[in-house]
Amino acid sequence: MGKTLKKEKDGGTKDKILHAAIEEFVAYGYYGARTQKIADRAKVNKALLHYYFSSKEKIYEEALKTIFEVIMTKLGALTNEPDDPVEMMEMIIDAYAEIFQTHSQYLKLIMYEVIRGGDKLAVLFKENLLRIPMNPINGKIYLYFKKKMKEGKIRKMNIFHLLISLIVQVVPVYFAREVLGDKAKLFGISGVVLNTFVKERKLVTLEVMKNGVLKK
Amino acid sequence: MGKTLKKEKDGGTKDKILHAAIEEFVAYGYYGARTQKIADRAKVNKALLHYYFSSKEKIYEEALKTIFEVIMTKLGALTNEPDDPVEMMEMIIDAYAEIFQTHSQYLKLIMYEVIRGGDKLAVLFKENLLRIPMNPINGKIYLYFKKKMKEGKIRKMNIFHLLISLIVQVVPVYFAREVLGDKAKLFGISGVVLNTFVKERKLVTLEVMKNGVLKK
DNA sequence: ATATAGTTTAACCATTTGGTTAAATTATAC
DNA sequence: GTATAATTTAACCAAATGGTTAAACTATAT
Repeated sequence: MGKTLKKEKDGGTKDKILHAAIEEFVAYGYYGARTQKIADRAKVNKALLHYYFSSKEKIYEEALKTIFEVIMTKLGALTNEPDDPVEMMEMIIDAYAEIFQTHSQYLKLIMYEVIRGGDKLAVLFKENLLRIPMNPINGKIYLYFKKKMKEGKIRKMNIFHLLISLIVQVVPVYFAREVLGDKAKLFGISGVVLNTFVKERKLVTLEVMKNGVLKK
Repeated sequence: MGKTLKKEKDGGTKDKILHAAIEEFVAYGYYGARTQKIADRAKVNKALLHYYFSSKEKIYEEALKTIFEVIMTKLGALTNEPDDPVEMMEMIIDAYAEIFQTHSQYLKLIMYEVIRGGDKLAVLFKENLLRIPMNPINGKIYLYFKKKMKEGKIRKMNIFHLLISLIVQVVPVYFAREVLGDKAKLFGISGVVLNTFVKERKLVTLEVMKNGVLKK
């Protein structure tokens, strides 16, 4: 017998535990997270963690999987293909901005896992390679810029360099604002100034990429 | 009575512990690092950790301080001021590349601390603000680009945006190679290909910045 | 109403952990 | 040679930790 109707209906204790785990891992990382704290956040007995997941490590893997799903779903929703490559770049920036606005804590856990060596992320990426819109085989975004390059609208270059240059000019700033935003006050930078700076980043990035990548 | 001659001469047990601690913190983060493991790495009795440093947290703070010093010293060594801004950008990229080549593990711990909220880094930055070459008060790099902007060689823009656009196009790739380099093989990317890609990054970055930032 | 399956809990366990201390050892000062 | 200070160690400690289990509770099937 599978899940009871009761559990199906309200999303289940397992999901509660999983989201509580995400919160705890985001805050303290794998080693710093405490199983009792996860249970506390989920308002369940600690033994339940091991009932639904076999171990702390399993919970961590499922947590990463959940985050990965959310991000892939959002990025995969990019379907429009504007004629103007700058417009496409803007859409990509907006997609990332929206992800890190809505799920800002997720990036923390991803970066944490990267720092740990990315074993689990590598597995996820490998298993889901063809879902990543930047993959060179069937990734919509990759193929879009390849086409634009063929049309002579973009300089000849490795498309990965283009994508990296685009994304890294924006993502770290969104990330830094989220993670270090409260530290800005130490340096006399108000929240308003910081938000303005982040907004400017998008414009500067598009400008740099427009001049730096497009053919004239 | 201060340190004995013996201790002064060979750099001391305290330094041995500190460097062992850096290794352990880099590998496992603050929560994952074990004091017994630090003692093992330093080949000393665990009690000595608390003899020289009052607590694990203190060791961690000293470790970050040590890393911060190394990076500030290297960045501070940038003194040349070439007439061509692209040349200056290249020097900056090379400086970062050299830091992450020589002390690649340091960036891991810095990123780890950023993810933790950066409390300790914020204090370090605040205490050493005027030593950071990008600080707007007396930072050589900041003032250099300000001057070039005045000379009309660079478009009018927030210099921080310029510096961020420059640095983030390169640093994450050096970082990723270091941290995830061994994962590349999972995706059919050899070490040679990866290193070539990283080298190309510098060229692409300079090209993007040259076209995207300089005035024509 | 009863049997069975799934879920949940209180209590427990062995191990790990950061930190401490008295004693021993080594270095230094005189 | 001796007294003192610094350094180092083995042994220890209380608390925390991930994980387990028997029993109780709830949901479902008949």
